[in-house]
Amino acid sequence: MAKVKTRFAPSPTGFMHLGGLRTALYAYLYAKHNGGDFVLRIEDTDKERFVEGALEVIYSSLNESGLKYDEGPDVGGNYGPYVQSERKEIYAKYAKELVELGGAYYCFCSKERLESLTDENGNRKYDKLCLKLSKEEVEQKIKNGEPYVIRQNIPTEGTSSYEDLIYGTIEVDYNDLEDNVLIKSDGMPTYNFANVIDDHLMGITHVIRGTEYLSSTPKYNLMYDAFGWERPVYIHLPTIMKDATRKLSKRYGDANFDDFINKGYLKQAIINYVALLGWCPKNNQEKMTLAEMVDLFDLTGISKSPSIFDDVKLRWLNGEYLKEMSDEEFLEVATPFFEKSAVYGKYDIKKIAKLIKSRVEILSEIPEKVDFIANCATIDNNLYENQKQKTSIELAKVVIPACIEKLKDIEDFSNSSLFENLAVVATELEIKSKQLFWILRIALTGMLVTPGGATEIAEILGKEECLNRLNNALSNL
RNA sequence: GGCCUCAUGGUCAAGAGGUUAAGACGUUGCCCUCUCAAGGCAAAAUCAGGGGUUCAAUUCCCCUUGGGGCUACCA
Repeated sequence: MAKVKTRFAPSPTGFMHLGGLRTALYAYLYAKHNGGDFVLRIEDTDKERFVEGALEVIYSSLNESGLKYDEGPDVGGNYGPYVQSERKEIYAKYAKELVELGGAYYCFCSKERLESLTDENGNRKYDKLCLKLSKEEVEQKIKNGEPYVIRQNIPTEGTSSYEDLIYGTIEVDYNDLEDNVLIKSDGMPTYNFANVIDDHLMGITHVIRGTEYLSSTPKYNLMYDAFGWERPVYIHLPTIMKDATRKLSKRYGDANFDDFINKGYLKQAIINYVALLGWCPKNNQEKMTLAEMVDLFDLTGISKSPSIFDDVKLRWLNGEYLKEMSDEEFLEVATPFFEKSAVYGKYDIKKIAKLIKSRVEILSEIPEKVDFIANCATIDNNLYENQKQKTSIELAKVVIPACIEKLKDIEDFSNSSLFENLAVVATELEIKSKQLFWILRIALTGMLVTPGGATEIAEILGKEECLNRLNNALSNL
């Protein structure tokens, strides 16, 4: 059996959409699982849609995700060029050949005539008028410089069928298909033509793409057959939805790889989550590295129905990746977000990072979670009043001075030292340590809930700041 | 409208004629605990509807309903 070869063929739209990323991932996984090659091809035949810098976005997203391609515009290969706009002559040659084979024909119809073909329901189907033109007439018109397109010549009757590895047998009547444009009047091919030529020329054995092509694949098969080429194996993938009725949109930037990275999602979490949307490994494992995915990937685990993108679960997964990181690793990925926070440059980020590692799911939550450390607002004394903790303002009036006295004498301001020493104070006051810590924490932060306990925060604040805050809290009582 | 296609809890999903219908996220409760997280335990919650086939249907077939896609000189 020939070596498996798959491809990812995005258009340079300027974004790496997560739906596209998943298609790329599956194509990569399938190739690698089977010891094959994965190629990147840029489909930029629509120059109106071209976006500056879009190529770099594709390259960097793929590289960051770890989807290394064996052939592509920036890495080379034996079947280039890998950018469709650079393959114009190739398409022209094969289009001409297809015309000779009877699989396509020149069409000179004007836009106006095409529009006049629209029926009362707003539907339109080309009537093959130009197919009647003789070879001489066609040559004359071309010589006269009349603009033309090349259309695919689809049989008017009969049924075509093919096997999709996910969806099974797909049957479509030729009558339901149209004589689509293969070569546009500007000489560029449409997707309908370019994908067939390129997939064949580049030796793609398995075509993996979205279900939007499920019902147009018979048209492509017609061309493979006309050229006498072997048809590739088809694997169509269900759509990723934003909700029950809308698919994850390319617009509004709500589903782009870069946006998620900027929001503080980890690339491995994104890849992992996206892999799970529409695929379930045999062993039901949810958290996987790319290498594990390659190992576990199999087509039978791919579902046929569209799945809804659930960012709540993505957040959870991201949190899992965060929690399993070492303190050093976490600090590294978290630092850019600490730089945006009020504690940056004032307090020991290393200690704070340790405290919040298990309390953030995405990195962008960091500033809002830690800013309180630097900004101690005036304390609402009612916070001392807590029935469940059995604390009150009256109690605060005795606890805070006692803490101040004790803290003055403590040299080792580490969490454990503080905890032990202050527990003794609680005993002396004949209250539960729980009560003391509640009051202390409020006095130190002015917040009802904080990530971290009183002594952990005290350690970060340091002796001087602690005493300042406690004195302020006391005079505020 | 025509054609293609899909349908298990709120979400992702396992299942592939006989199961107490997994698991995960989320939700709720309890435990742990210097608050909150994390962690541990537990609970609630699903086979869209209707016909068949069969001793037996979530599972096979048909219809309905609902969703998605295609129907461009976009991919």
